[in-house]
Amino acid sequence: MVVTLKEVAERAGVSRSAVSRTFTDGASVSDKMRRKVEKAARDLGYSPNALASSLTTGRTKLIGLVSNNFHNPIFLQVFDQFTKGLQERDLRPLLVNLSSETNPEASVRMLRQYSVDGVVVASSTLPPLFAKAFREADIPVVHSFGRSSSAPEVHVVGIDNVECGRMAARELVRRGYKRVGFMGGPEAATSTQDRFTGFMSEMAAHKEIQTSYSFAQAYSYQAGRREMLRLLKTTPAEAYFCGDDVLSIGALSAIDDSAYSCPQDIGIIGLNDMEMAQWESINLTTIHQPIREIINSSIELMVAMLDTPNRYPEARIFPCSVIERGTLRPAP
Amino acid sequence: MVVTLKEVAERAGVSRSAVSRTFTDGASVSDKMRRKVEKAARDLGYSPNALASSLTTGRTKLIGLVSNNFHNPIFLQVFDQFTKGLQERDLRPLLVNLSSETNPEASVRMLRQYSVDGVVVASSTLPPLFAKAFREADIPVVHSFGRSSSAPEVHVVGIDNVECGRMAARELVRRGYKRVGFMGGPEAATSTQDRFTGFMSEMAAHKEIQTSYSFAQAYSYQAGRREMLRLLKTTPAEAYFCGDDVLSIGALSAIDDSAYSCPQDIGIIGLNDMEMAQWESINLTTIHQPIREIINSSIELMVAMLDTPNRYPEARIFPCSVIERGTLRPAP
DNA sequence: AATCGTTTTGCAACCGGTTGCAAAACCTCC
DNA sequence: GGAGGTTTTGCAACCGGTTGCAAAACGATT
Repeated sequence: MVVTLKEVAERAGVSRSAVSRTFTDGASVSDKMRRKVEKAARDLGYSPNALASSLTTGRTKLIGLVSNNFHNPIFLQVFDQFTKGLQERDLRPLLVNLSSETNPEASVRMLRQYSVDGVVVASSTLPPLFAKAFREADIPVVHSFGRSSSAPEVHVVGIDNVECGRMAARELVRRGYKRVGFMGGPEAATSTQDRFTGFMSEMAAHKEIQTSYSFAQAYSYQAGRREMLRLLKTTPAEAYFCGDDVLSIGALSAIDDSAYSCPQDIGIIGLNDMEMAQWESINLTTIHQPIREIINSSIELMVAMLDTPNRYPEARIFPCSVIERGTLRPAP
Repeated sequence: MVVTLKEVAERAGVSRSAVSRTFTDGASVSDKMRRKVEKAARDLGYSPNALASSLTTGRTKLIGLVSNNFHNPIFLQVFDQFTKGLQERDLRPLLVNLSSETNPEASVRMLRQYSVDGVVVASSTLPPLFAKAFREADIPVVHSFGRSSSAPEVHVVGIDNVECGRMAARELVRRGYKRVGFMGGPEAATSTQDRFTGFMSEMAAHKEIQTSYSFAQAYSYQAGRREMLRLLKTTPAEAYFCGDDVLSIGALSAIDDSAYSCPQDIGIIGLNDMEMAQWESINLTTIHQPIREIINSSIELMVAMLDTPNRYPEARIFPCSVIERGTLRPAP
């Protein structure tokens, strides 16, 4: 059925090593030999078994791509770019869906069984614990969109969520809002916590501004809508920093359905700058997260780690910026 | 570094076969032996190498998940469900991004090199040719969201796009529209072609209704918006069947920006019933595609094929239905 | 033609498992 | 305690490759 090295060797009348060598670059083979082998391989339709070779080389070129964000539209772009980028570098993404997992144990075991060369954890909500579990199993790991830290235990590529919280707060202050609110994603997510910390720390410097906060159940449209509907039952703030864009869009829909309107009565600023944020009907003012750069950098880091597994862990933090659209009133 | 069978065997003072058997279910091992081995394995932190074993068993439990739809939000749900479903059955998805590929050659070779047990092609736009290429390489394949056919050459799970086209046409007729339009996705996509065929064939029975058609460049918001803006420059139809929901949403945004309004002046019916279609601010009338069922069925079929590789190809077609929301005017 | 250095080749062991087969161990029954 | 049947175990070969090493082939030089 499937053609093996041995058969090619027999047909070409050479040793198995010779065949192996023609398919390993950097190996010593004469031109004559190479031609003979390639001919036989072509005739038989041979292509080497990557897994068998991984046994001796210790390299599978498989990269575990681990995530639990299968509901946030930005992750489609994330998967698109990761898969493309890995493929371009001759690496294969083994996708792991962690949506329902609460401990890393099983995934670590599974990815070890498949001898992945490395793991990319792509999630802004998973605790650092997950990435660490891979490191402890001696699997090179980079945590994309992970919690930044000045003393990271694993490689982290992402943004400074605390700073983003501050940035949002500064933007609301600058626009002259007097009552502002933080409407976070799920409280357990590290990104929520950090954005919250940043937002509140900046607001602490503005005692004259009344600041409130609450958390939605998830980073989702419905959760954002529900939470905003709840807030609208009493006197809402004049502007909210929402945990992310999809949450913001949910909140906007709630405002649309109410007696209030955006940005006249209530302002919204989101975070991510996902594609939909620029849809004309949404037109969301938001903080841009440089997703493309984060992913490229993650891949580069991964590739580097394959050569130098014990690289000293580093945090690569990319700056964010406010994208002004139509959901905040102009500065006075 | 990584613990092997041999080390466990030595520590337990038994043969390598014994260790292998304790980790293979259905193999003959005494309780005493099993306990001894499991203890040693636990002490050493052993877990078997799935790839090494695949060499002899011929099973990798890897499933190629091939797609080129990394821009349509419904595919996030598709990936979510496929990965979950495969994982639950102890299969591992190897993700392949075909966005920029035009021929199946390279992917087939790659997936063969990794000895995948099967391939799921998840795409409504790839030509049947792609799925066939895998079959010809003797890899079990199911084409999810593929073009249905009464004489399929590979397993296909999806909807009857021709019938969907008819269904949309009937719906517009029923509502009493006198000038209707088909605004398709990219003309090369099989789903576009079939929906077009169905739509036009139904309209052919209604000569009194004026029917026009055009195609957008992609299944995307921007493409839909651009195409609708173009249509609005001359006299638009009273209602359009748009290639899919994301296209519809783009079209809606164009209408919003124009002097017309939806559903008063122009009606829209989409296809897919993606999550956003029910967002309050969108509220799109659309044809529901039973994605969940299609994926579950695809996975079941895949699993069945792993046991019976030469199953006779079948097409599993799921019925669709119109979901009435707010973008078509009521029937007179 | 012999010598020497370099390149190419094949042998054989190995990577981490599985499995058919025969021997060993265990049970049951008389 | 021994015969006969069943279960468990280990041996050794194998899966499809890679690779260190030494022998073979080659090429240049004298």
